[in-house]
Amino acid sequence: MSYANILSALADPTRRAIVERLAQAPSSVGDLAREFPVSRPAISQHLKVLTDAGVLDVTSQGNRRVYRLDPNGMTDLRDWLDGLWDTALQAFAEEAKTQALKENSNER
Amino acid sequence: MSYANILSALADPTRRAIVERLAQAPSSVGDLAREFPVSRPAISQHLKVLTDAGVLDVTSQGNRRVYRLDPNGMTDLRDWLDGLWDTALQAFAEEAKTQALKENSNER
DNA sequence: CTGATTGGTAAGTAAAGACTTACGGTAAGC
DNA sequence: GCTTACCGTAAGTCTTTACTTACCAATCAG
Repeated sequence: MSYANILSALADPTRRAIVERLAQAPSSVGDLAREFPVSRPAISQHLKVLTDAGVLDVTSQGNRRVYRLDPNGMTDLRDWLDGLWDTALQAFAEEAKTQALKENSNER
Repeated sequence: MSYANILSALADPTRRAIVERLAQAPSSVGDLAREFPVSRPAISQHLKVLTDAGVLDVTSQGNRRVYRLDPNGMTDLRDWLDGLWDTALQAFAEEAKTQALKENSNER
């Protein structure tokens, strides 16, 4: 369920840049906004999307809100990718098996 | 570079459903269109996006075009995720080290 | 207490994108 | 050949969304 939100969150280039930036070090909203060519409210909205998706988390430090990468944030996405991979492999093996059976019955 | 296209391709629910469907078995365009509540051209457009992103590949079988999951299609995305993870871990370790140094200098 | 940072939210706008119908082009079946 | 099935693309519509400015609440500094 959650991998969908993660994917749509990471689909936006600005949000990806924010994530890559926060992977290097946590940062406050204003500091982020100064590093990007968009306004601070835009950054705020992006941070909300990313936080709702579970990619980031926040801690309030007095006046400032420090955003950082959530270590477990991407696991749902990774699991989904692994699942896709598994079913594809399984389907391929199944296909190969039935194919082999057909070949066998066609024996001359 | 390519992980961006993969992410924006996988951001759409219909395209995700197509990918999940094709993970189970390859399929032609018409067969896919009959399984989904959107028109065949819509499916065609989605397939183009997914193919351009490298997630799918096509083989022409006579009249029909059979789409299937590209086994290497997701590796770029996976690599990007791993890279994010690595830099986050590295940054965290760096942070912990400088933090430890500071603690040390504050010794009473 | 007063003024200045910090940042979240509301409202409006403009661009992106997910759909539709209509059309054209190629391979299959008779 | 002529018709039918299959599918990609063009053009247009409608929704989504990424951005802006304006506003407000909360914390910090003097």
